[in-house]
Amino acid sequence: MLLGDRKLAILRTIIDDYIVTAEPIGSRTIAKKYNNELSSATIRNEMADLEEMGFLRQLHTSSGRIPSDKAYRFYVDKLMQVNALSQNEADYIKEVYEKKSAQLEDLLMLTAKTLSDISNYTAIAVGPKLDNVVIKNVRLIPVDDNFVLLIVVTDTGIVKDMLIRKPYDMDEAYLDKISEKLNYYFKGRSLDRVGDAVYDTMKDGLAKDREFFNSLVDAISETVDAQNERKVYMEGLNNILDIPEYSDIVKAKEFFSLMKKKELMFDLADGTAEEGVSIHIGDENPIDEMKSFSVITATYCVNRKIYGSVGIIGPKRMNYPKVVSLIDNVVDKLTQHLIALDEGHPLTDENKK
Amino acid sequence: MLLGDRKLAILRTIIDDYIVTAEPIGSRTIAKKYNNELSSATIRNEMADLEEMGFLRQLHTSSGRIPSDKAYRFYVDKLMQVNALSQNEADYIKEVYEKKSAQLEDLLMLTAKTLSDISNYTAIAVGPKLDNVVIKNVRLIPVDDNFVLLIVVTDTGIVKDMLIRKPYDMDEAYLDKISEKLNYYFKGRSLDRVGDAVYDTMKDGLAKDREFFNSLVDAISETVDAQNERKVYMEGLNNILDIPEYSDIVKAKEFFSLMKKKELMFDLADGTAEEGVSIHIGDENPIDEMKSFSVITATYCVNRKIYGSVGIIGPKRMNYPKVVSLIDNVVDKLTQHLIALDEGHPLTDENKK
DNA sequence: GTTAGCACTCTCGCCTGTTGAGTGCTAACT
DNA sequence: AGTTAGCACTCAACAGGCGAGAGTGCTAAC
Repeated sequence: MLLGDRKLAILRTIIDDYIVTAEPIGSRTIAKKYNNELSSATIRNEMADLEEMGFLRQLHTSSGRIPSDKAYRFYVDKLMQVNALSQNEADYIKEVYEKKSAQLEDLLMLTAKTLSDISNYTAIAVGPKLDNVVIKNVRLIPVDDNFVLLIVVTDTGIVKDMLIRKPYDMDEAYLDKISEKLNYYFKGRSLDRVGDAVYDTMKDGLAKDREFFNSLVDAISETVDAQNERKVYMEGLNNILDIPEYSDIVKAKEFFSLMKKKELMFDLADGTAEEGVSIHIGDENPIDEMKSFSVITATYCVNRKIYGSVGIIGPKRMNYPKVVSLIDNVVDKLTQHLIALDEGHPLTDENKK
Repeated sequence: MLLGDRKLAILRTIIDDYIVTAEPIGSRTIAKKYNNELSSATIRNEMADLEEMGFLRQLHTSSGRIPSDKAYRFYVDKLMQVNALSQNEADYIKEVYEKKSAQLEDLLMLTAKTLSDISNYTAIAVGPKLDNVVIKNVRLIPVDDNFVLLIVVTDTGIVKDMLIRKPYDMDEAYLDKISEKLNYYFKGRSLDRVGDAVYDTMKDGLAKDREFFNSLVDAISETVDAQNERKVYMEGLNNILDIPEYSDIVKAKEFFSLMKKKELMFDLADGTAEEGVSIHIGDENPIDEMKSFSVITATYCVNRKIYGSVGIIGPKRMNYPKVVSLIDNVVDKLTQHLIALDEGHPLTDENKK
């Protein structure tokens, strides 16, 4: 059977309506929407055809129809008109990214928040997959009599600092000497290439401050580990409660415990195409636990090599047009921002060579 | 009417039971708990007395009884036996605080998490009220060709760093000169005492790098503002869903939007007595929005002058004995930890004089 | 002072009938 | 051949009625 224009129009009407109301829709309602140009009986026949073709489902005999996953896929591919965001929303996003922050971490938190605020769904932003963070610079700064500040700059552009207690009041020159030594060993290397031998050398070279040295080395290795660890930022978890299909304590709790699983979020991010916006509807999701949701994701690039991704998780009857244009807009801003930071930033030194 | 021993025992039984089950309890059930030493009729008479005295309430004729707010207050003051935490729980807390972190921020996040994990209620940790953060040290560190790292150490012991773009490649000596100048003006002063005049002087003194200087000064003032801003850390919001009285979407949503209001959380923290654990049951809460909950709070001290507070929010039929000993234990550990950090820490230099 | 007994109350779950939205099919109409 | 009116049918949702069960208060006897 062919999908004539009229069937198409009816299908679009049903999906558009269901996305908003979450209620099954019947033939009479549709007839009314068309000013009764057709009788409900005619619509009924068309709907029966659409059901036979797999685009519509009934929850029970004599209920109205709702779109199937196949219908959503068709809608997204062929029917949907990606409408731009409202001026207000576009302005809001622009404003958010104008408050410049130099830290990727902050930017991702902000991105997740923006996505969830505007879409009213749950949003995540997953940090890039880094497995070889390289140390660019290590530095010790005296703070007061008892503490020094250890600063580690990595090639991800992230700076991490920690207060470390010093055993006695070392003068600045001595601290500089230690910094130098640390740099000599760590600079330009990822931690896994710094073997135990090096640790030993360092420790031996400063035997009297062995303990202090240990704490420095530990702190540096902690920093690198923390950087290598992938992060997930999540916002709008509670939006699930506003979605009728999930406004049920049991389902909501399930959702929360689902979203707590970081591994799942990584899988979700990794299932994203390298470019543009990916849409996974229901069963299309590679992750079983997500098969009752739709997930829309997109990748952002930190530099020419490193990618992370952001996503929105919502019901299958998601407002696809809006979410697609939203995510497109936001990723664009985020990437622009990162590129701007990127000029001369430690992150991409190597790319510039 | 007097509260005889028997009435007391019955009241305690009712409260203990209701805290666990959240179900109204009847005379027959109580009689059984006492191995039928007394008939249900006798218990019934006693319960009628207790109701008359305002300790018990009925939701409707022929329902069992539940404790009134007055009963909880009496329970907390007179009946309750503060039982120690289980060995497991005590060990868990100890372990948490052994992973030493030098940052107050991290410690408060950790504290909120621990409180909510063990109590299964919602926990908050409110940062201290600081309205005059003093800058101890400002420092500029070259990171690479295009960025410098600005480090600000405040008297709250918090170190804040930011990457700032530099207009051209300044050498280290020049950066040191700028650091020195910044220190000269900012060190030991709170920002509000650094008048416009100072800004101008600084800007004039380095006319050619005016823009760079502006961004440094802005960044410093942002840091101080951020430190002055009071923070709330919250954990276990979703625990509300496990409490029968609130496992209703509408109530849960109300609760969530309530807890989002930072002002309310500050008020809550400020309603805490200076020492020991404060218990606010239902109507006793100074904040209207909290009158259907019980809130248990305690203050921790950052040093001899500065206090913050932590709290647990739950239903009126809260497990008071457990929560009280939990909060007591945790605040103790937190304070100990802060005191340990405090030795020689920038935070308390002035106290040592 | 304690207890057995009894009438009474109220919630809750279950069943039932009704209503209304919606369908599918058939036969008539254009 | 496509469209439509008409009609019988289905099913969820809602309301009302009913019985069971838990619990009470009161009275009279122990």
